[in-house]
Order: sequence, then C-alpha cells, then structure tokens
Amino acid sequence: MRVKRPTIHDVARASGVSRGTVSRALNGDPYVSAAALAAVRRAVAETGYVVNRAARSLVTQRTGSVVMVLSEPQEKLFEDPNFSVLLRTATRRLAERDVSLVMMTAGDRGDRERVMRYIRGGHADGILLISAHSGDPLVEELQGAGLPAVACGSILGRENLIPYAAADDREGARQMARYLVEQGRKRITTITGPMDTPGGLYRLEGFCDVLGRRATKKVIEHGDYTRQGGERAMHALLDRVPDLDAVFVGSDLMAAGALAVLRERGRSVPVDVAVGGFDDSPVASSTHPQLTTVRQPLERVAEETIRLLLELIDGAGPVEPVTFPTSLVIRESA
Amino acid sequence: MRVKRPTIHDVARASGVSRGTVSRALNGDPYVSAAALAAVRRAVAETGYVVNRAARSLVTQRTGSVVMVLSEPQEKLFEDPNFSVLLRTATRRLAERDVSLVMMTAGDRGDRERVMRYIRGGHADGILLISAHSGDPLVEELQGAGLPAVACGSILGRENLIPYAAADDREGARQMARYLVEQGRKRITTITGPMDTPGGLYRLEGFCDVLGRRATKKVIEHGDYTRQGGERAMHALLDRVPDLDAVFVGSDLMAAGALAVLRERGRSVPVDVAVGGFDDSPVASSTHPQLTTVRQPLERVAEETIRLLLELIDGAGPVEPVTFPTSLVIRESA
DNA sequence: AACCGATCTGTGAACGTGCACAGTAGCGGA
DNA sequence: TCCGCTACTGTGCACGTTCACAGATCGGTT
Repeated sequence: MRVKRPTIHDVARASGVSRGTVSRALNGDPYVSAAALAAVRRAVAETGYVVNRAARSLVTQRTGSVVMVLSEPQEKLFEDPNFSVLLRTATRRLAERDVSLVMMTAGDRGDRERVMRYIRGGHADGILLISAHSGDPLVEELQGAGLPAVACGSILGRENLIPYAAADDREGARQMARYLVEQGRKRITTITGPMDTPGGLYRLEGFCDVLGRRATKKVIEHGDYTRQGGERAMHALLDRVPDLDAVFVGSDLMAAGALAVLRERGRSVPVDVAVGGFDDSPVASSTHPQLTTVRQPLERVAEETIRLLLELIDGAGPVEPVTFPTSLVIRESA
Repeated sequence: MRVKRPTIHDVARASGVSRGTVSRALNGDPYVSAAALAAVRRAVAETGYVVNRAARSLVTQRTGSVVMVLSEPQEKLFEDPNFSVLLRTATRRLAERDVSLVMMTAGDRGDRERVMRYIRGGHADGILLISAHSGDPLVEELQGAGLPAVACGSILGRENLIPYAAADDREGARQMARYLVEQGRKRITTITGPMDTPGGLYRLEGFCDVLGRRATKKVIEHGDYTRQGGERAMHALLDRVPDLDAVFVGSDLMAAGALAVLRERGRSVPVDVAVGGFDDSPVASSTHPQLTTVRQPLERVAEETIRLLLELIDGAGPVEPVTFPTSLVIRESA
C-alpha cells in the first residue's frame, strides 16, 4: 500500500505552467521567468515533489551515483583511520551534489564479478577505489570499463593508470627520520607497513633516504598495520638490536603496540627509546606517553579524492594525481 | 565518448525472439520454452547485456537498493566491532539479490533532511538503521515515510516501532555477573556504556538482576565505549572503591583501557581484580592478560537484520524482532 | 511597416523496461 | 470437426523525465 508520489505533471498543473518549464526551473535553466520560477517553487513545496531519479537517469544516461569499491579484507580496513575520514567526507560531499554512494566489496572472485557487472551495467557514474593492492586484478578490469575512477591513496605500480590523492608518505618519513637523527639517536630502527602498500613502501624509502647506509636490513622489521603486528615486530627488533634507541613505526596503531612492548621489556620512552608514529590518528594522543607522529592531512586527501572524481565525471579530461605535504607533530614519545 | 550499451531489443534480435520473451527469460517466468531460454542466454553472453535498472525501476516502482543510515557520529561508529561485521554481511547478502547498498549519514539536521528527501523521493526500497539513539528525531520521520525499515540492535524506547535483530544484552550481562559471583568475588563493580544505548542500559540491568542490592550507585560508573572512556571510568572506580575485586566492563575496548589503568595502579589481574568484558571483539584476545568476555553472535545478528529487511521489502507483513543468546568466553582476566 | 534577436513557453518524442493482453500452436476429448 | 486447455510468444502501452524544436511575445532597429 505505497502512496502515489507526485510527478512533474502534478507540479506543472499546480503551478500553472508546462512540464518543460518545471523541468527547466528545477534544473537551473536561465530561460525561466521570475514569476514561473516562484510558482514552480511554491508548487514543489506544496506537493512535496521529489524528482524521480530512475526516469531522469533513463534519459540523461547518468545515474547520480558513485560506487565505492572496498578491495581489502574488511577487518583491516576498519583499523584504518583513513577510511573513516574518507567515508564521512565522501558521503557529505557527494550528498551535496545529490550523488549517492553505493558500497561494494571486492574481496573474492565472485565479489569482483559482481562489481564488474554492476559497473558494466552502467549503474554508476564513477568509481572510488579503496586500498587496492598492487596485484589486484580488479584495477585492470575497472580500467577496461572506461568509467571515471580515482583512488584514495596511490595504487602501487599503477600510479599512472588511476589518478589519486594521497599524502606525501616519503617526505613524511624523511621528516621523522631527520628529527630522530637531530635528537642525537644513534641506533634508529623502523617497523614498516606491508610492502605492497604505498604506506609500507614509501615510508621505508623516506626512512632510508635519511639514514643512508645505517638503514641495514637488521634494523627493519615489517608489520601489518595492526596493533598486534606492532607488538610482534617490536619484540623481534628488541631481540635483534637490544641497544636500539629509536624506532620509527609506520602507523600509530602499530606504534601503540610497540610502546606496550617497550614498557613490558623495561625500556623507558622517550629516555631509553624514542618512538615515532605515522598518521596522527586519534590513538596517538591516548597512548602513554603520547605519540610523536607524522600528521597526514586526511581531510584534505579525502576532499581532493572526491573532487578529482567529480571532475572526471563532469568530463574535465584527464586529471593529475595530487599529493599533500605532511607535518611533524611532536608530543612526548620522541 | 561513452559506449552504447546493448538493450533488451538487441538481445531479442540476437536470439531471434521477442522483447517480451527475453524479459520473461531474464526474470525467471516459467512460461518460456527451453529453446528460447537457451537462445536468450547465449545472446546475453554474446552481447554482454546487463539490464538497465533505471528503466526497470521506472516500471516496477522498485529501486533495487537499500539505504544504510548512519546516525552516530562516525568516529564512534568505527570503534564498534558490530559495524564492521554488519557492513560486510550487508554488502554480501544484498549483493546476492542484486540489491545495492547506499550509505548516508544523518549526523546533523541538514543530513537528516537529505535522508528524508531521498527516502520520500522513493530512491530506496528499504532502510537499515544503524545505532540510532533513543532521542533521535529521525526514527519518527522515517516511520512516517512508510518504507520498510529495520535496525541492527534495538532502538531504546522504540522497540515496537522498528523491528530489529540484536544480541540478548541483559542475559549476557547476567552470565558474566553470575560467573564473577561464582568465582567468589565480593566487591563487584561495573563500567557501563552510554545509558541511551541498549548496550548501556540492558547490560547494566542484567548486572543488577544478579547483584541485587549489592549493585549500589557507588559501584557503577558510566563510560562511552571508547578506550579512553574505559580508562577514565576505571580511575574513578578505583578512587571510590579502592578494594574492589572485580569489574564488569560493558565493552572490550573499554575493558582494554581498564586493564591498562589497573596495571598502572598496581593491581594484578586476575589475582587482585577480575575483569570481564563484552563483545568478544578482536581486541579481547590481544590484551594482557587476555579478556574473559561475553560473546555476541554478531554474524548471526547481522544476517538476521538483513533477512528481516528483505522479508519486509518482499511484503511479508509485520515481522517480529529477534534476539540471539550470548555465551561466556573464559580467558585469563577473570 | 517589416524584420530581428532575445527571452520565454509548450509539446512531442525518446530513454529501456515490465506487464497486461491478445494472440498462436498443439493436443486430447467429445 | 469442433472445442477447450495448456504452453508459449509477440505487441502496445505506461512509467516520469529531459531534450530538441517550434512557437509566442516584445522591444528595438532598419
């Protein structure tokens, strides 16, 4: 027993003008008299009219929706502070333009096929790619669909295929490494993210840029962005380099784990060991001691990601990837 | 320069039957000959045809999409393990039926208006309500729209308005409280969630059911489901009841914070103080000592939420709320 | 007086589907 | 032979919108 919705005809009748004029008034066509515009506005308010997207879609060949493709196993995704910010920004900015956000997962093969069917079916105007891995077959497939696509954070090895907005991971890592050196730390180690993610690779590269020959394999340990991963890696580093006096950790969450292990094993932070994080996520200011870290302008990255996508959809031709500078946030741990 | 997509006409031509037969074949109408069905299948594969949802929508008055309304400030949402599971389950199960999931936030007034416009515009077949508060005006407004709606977790004070699937918070809390009593604990305290959430209220009620007169105001402290909130509350409890020997914490994340504070203030867990959590979220097995907690069958809750919604959409008439039993998971902290 | 451009308005067609309806063919029974 | 029934197929219309086009009105210019 669904109520019948008012159509553009009802609005036309109520406002005493024709369908065409109502449509023009609603879509901001300049050739509408002030009187007609007012009448239409009143009639819309009166009838509670809302445009029928399906009908519009049918003729404009646009859907008014964008699909966010999550290609990471989701447990990890939700540990990622990036994602939370992005989701909020995306829903806001897209909603402002009356574009709706459709979520799809692309974990296994079946998922991917569904995504491709959806895309090929023309059900979306654009694609928002989240944390795709370098080897992800989805990237190529999406490329083939010819739909506007952007990524939030670069996709390792596909930087030229899909435009993106990202923080400058490499320079951010350099900032932290330089700071640790300036503080007189001599045995600086690092815990990285997974090496098939830009955050893993580029932050390590930045670290090596500054440490040079001191960045031996011995002082590098790989983590997986989780708190437990940070704990594991910290244990391994302490076993291998018992006299380390600094550790640059590739994410705040892992750094929180590292802090716990350091305390557990009797190191005092920052006196014995300096700890640097990355992200400036909420967890950074809730640890003891509070984390010195590298701030990523996540809001701006997210904003820019959406802006790029909308620009592509509007047909502005090819767009350039954008990276944003990071900044050092000095608290207590280093 | 978008490519022209094949329509049902193209498929009809390629398979040598009429539009109508193709439509029937695609929608599983039984009155289609085996030969026609095969021909249509082949033609679909050949042409790469995918149904145009807008056109279908226009005639069926169905949109094939469901909107997930996030009414909580999102920072909190992402601390909630519930949400992650729900999102994964929702995308999977809905995708199986070719229903797409649209995300909308409903934080402020503007957001809410947008949501209502979207709903009223008939852009969705159903609503999935996430962590709405008891005072949320959205609930009433949604109700007025007459669209199928379900909530994941009950909405305090509106249990009869909107059907839901949830874990049995009250009985879960009883299980934990009974266990602590059985272990011979004498000064049992509790840290609750916010009292305007079912998890906050019902878990406290369950606690009081078992503790009876011993559940005085003095042993109850309210938290906000965050780790820091748990720390704050634990400090407050220790100040007020220095000789407490057990604390039942309304979420694992808060319990993790409580554990840290207990260690910091020289209490040994579980010898001096037993700690019980709630959720059995991933964090529960990564604390030291590992958390004894109450397991919620989140997967089943999520599955059931989606099932209820689909049932409502299919017009199965009114549906009953469902609650699932919880179970005690005994680890090290109690 | 005739014409022109600018501004505004109304109308028919098209978008791609599902559904109701009107067929057609084949077959068994009266 | 005719009828009715079942199994299947084809066709016109409607869904609600936008867009192109064809007017209409009006002030100003030739």
